Amino acid sequence: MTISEVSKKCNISADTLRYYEKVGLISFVNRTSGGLRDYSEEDCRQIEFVKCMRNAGLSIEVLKKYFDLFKRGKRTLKARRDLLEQERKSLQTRLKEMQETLKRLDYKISVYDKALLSEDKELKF
Amino acid sequence: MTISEVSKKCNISADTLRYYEKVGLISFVNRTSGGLRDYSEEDCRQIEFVKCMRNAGLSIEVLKKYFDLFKRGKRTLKARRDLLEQERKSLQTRLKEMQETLKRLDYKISVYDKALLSEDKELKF
DNA sequence: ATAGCAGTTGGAGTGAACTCCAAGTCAAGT
DNA sequence: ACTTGACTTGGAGTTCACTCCAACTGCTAT
Repeated sequence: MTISEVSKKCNISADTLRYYEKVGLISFVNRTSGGLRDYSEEDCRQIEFVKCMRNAGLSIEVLKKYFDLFKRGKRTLKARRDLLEQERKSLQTRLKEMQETLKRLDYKISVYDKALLSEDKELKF
Repeated sequence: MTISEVSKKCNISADTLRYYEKVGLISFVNRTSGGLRDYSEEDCRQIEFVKCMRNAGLSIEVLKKYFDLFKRGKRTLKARRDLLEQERKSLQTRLKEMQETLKRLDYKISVYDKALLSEDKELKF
């Protein structure tokens, strides 16, 4: 697959795909005889994974660390597991906070709806 | 309350508090005769709100817009409500995605745990 | 063989959200 | 009167994560 195909398929810009490769967030991609990137299905799965994790707020730093461990083979299994566990925890914490904020927004909107029904009321920020 | 008191209480750096005021994310804070900021309880509530929303991913841009509307009085009630509603929606979308990612991490960790029990196994990234 | 287009590189530029700094002010304690 | 320490300002610097650019290469179709 060419870079533009992957870009469309994964909805990530070609620049970002090159950037991810450059900083070691995905492994080096095979090239055609002409020097163009030729992504495999496996590459795509990895890219999808990275996209998903980035989207959830995992830093490039952390994901790079994960793949660096990966490159060092199976003796890093435990370290990788622990890294994932740690990220899982902090994701869960973020999620809880965001759920609280969602509730707060819901409440605030309901207060606005009441104010909008009874004309002439102002609210505190 | 002095800036350092609020900073401690809200766990936001004094620099950030000044920055939020400068960009219009919180209203201008009263000053003592000597020109020092003197935060009111109301100021604190607003700061807490901003912190909470920022933490959930709302941009400074959006929060500024909200407070700008606020300053224009009750004729902007509806606009403010709609802005909150929109942010609520996008927060909910983010939350769902992150929940999916959490599940994915859980699964991945469980796969690692299996691999760690049966020695000698390697995994795909 | 030449135009056109997708791809390549290294490196510079961008935007968001802080964070830090220097130089100065002010009130309180010795 | 002087030191100390918290505070002030405007503006520069930083970090993160891209995003863009210029100059170049190499297929493909005319």
